[in-house]
Amino acid sequence: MILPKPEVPVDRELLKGSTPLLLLSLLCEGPMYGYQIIETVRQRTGGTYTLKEGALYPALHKLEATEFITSYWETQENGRERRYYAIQPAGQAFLTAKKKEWNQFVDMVQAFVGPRA
Amino acid sequence: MILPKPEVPVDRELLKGSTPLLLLSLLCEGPMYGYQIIETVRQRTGGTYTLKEGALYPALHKLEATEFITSYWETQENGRERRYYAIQPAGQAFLTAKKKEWNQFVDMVQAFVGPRA
DNA sequence: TGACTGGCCTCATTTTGCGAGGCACAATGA
DNA sequence: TCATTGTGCCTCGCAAAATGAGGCCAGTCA
Repeated sequence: MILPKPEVPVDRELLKGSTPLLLLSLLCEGPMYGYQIIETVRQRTGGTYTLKEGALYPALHKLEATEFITSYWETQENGRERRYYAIQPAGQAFLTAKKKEWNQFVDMVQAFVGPRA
Repeated sequence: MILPKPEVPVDRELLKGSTPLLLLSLLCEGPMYGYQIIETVRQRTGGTYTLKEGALYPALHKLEATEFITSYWETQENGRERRYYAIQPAGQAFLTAKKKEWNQFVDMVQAFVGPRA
């Protein structure tokens, strides 16, 4: 599902904290490498959200440090290497909790902002 | 509308950026003073979200500096003073934009996380 | 040769919330 | 009387996260 490009750019401050949720959700669909993640996010959001490398890699490494994901290098046919990240069982569980949290967060804000137009 | 207390506490990082949206939405219902805002949020979220003073007052002052809200002191019957904050026309406009942004943000995350259970 | 894309990463800065604290006064109650 | 609690304003140092900029290297294509 590809979103249309929104008229208003999304405030970066809103994005905070949603990155692990995004990453784990994505990796749920299968292992991916960094560059691929960025491209996927960019395309699916209609170009709105360009996940920055400076946000992505630290987030991935942190998820790996907590063993929610693992990584492995894979050599392509042309000899170049890519580092793939794959979700782990612990990551699955964490994702479930995060999703719940996300829904609660949305409910909360909605309670003040009012339901969507 | 009062929300039930969620099992999972909401990650503070998620809250980032949503504060101005919350404040402007609240002030849309009428002028309020700081302490009152905190109490209102606490009650309406079923006690989950206790807006901290260290987040509230700086946020209010910033909104005032940008003239999205104004403030005025009002003396109570017992002689004590309260500082009320009221939304301004510019704040109304900003709120409208923020709401749109919020919806887009939710759509975006939902596009990865999937629709709510 | 040089430019562009793919691909990994780090680092300083900025923004924001949090926790803790300070200050002041009223009402309550032992 | 005095201590506690509640009301009500605020600031400050810290921590977490995203950004923008940059570095590094290897293919590809003109």
